[in-house]
Amino acid sequence: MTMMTQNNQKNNSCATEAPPPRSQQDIRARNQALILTAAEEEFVLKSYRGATMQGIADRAGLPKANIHYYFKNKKNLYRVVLRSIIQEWNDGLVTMTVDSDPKTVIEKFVRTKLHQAFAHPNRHKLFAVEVIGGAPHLHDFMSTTMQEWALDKVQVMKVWHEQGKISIADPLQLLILVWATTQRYAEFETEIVGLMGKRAYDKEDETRAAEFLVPFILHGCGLKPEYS
Amino acid sequence: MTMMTQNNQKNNSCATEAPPPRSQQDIRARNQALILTAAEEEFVLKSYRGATMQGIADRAGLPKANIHYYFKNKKNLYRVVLRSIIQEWNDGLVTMTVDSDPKTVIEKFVRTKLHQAFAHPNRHKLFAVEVIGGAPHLHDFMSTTMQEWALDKVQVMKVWHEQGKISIADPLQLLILVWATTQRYAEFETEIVGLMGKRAYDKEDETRAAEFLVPFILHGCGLKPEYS
DNA sequence: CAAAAACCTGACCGTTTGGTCAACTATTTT
DNA sequence: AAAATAGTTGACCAAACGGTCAGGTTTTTG
Repeated sequence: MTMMTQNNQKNNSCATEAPPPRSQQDIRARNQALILTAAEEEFVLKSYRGATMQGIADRAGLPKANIHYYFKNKKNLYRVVLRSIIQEWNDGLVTMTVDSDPKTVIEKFVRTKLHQAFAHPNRHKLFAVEVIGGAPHLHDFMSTTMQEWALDKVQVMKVWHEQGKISIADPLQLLILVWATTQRYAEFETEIVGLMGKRAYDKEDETRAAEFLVPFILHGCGLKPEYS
Repeated sequence: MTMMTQNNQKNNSCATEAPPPRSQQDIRARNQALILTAAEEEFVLKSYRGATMQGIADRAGLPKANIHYYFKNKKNLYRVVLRSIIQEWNDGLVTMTVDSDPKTVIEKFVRTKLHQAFAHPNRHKLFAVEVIGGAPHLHDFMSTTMQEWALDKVQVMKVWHEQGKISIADPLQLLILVWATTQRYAEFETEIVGLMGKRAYDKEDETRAAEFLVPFILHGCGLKPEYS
């Protein structure tokens, strides 16, 4: 593959090795990714103050001073990790207007959130720990972006209820329930996996959860799910 | 043990002040309670390693060395706090046999868990943080007491399903849902209160949650709740 | 009213931690 | 190829932390 990354052609005939980096930009991207993944794990497992820069460095396979070279300090590194979580949260947004079909929208919302939970459990765990601890680093996000989105959706669902489309009179409670039931599979992975008698989720567990949750929630909203 | 606290009657005529302690046993009980409450807050807010003995001491209004006098060290103090959580968990047990009435039992289970969540949010938060972090201090409890209880209840509900009493084929998922939806109000207190536009729950919030959750869950189980 | 037991606490200590820095190597630019 | 820029890292430091302890006061006991 020629035309790949614009790599400088050194007279050195030796071919580029597989995983190690080539240009400086590659190095930067690779190391930042390594560090962010390592930080995510460490922060989840030990929480903010329990996580150590040395621990993150060890997970990333880099010397500690290198972490400080890419991310100024611990607090900043934590902020960057949180940003990636908010990014994923925004990706899960569902367009929901008074003209949407409630069944379609709610089902898609549940499935999307559930898929994210199984795809990135660590991020959900970190978000949960942050909120439980009072959300000191997420206060802005929670009281602006998230609140606006939630209250807007609550309004839409209230109209649905007035139109007799759903049987939920207090949609905020529904929103809380959907978040709770979907994210639970990520946050309480340890407990649930243990109750299932496994060491980790297998591929069908997301499907099983969806097959249970989607009809249960639609039913609770007064929307008859289809029985195949 | 003599009946009641054997308080010495000093000739000092001055009456005992209201909050301050009288006998040594009172002192011990009061200080231990102060410390445990303070520790609960600190551990929730900062997680295990983030919590400091000095911080706990400040919250309790006692010098740091005094904390070590009553509870040997940090790990031991944490263990004692966790024990109170397990105690409360056991109090929430519901008798559930194949002969029980599903609607009555499930409704009572939901209401009990919900009440505990609103009554002791900090304990639920601490439990959640512990599980999210891999439950390093709760492994025994989770893989014995809790698992036995859960699997027993799952078996009962499976029979209910075979008898056509409930429409839930996979009761473990239902158990997860009930835990998730009830405990959520404690764990995500910060977020939910914010979305409601308040600073703290008021007394009707538990009722509102119950009025939403109980019919929703009963409905999802195929059990028609009564409409008054 | 002593002696004993329980309670209290400021001062101290060894360890761990986040963060810095100077010296070094590798890459990119001119 | 030399200058400039970017990446690397061991060694080091001040601050914070969990934990100890001696010496004190207060309460209980005999």
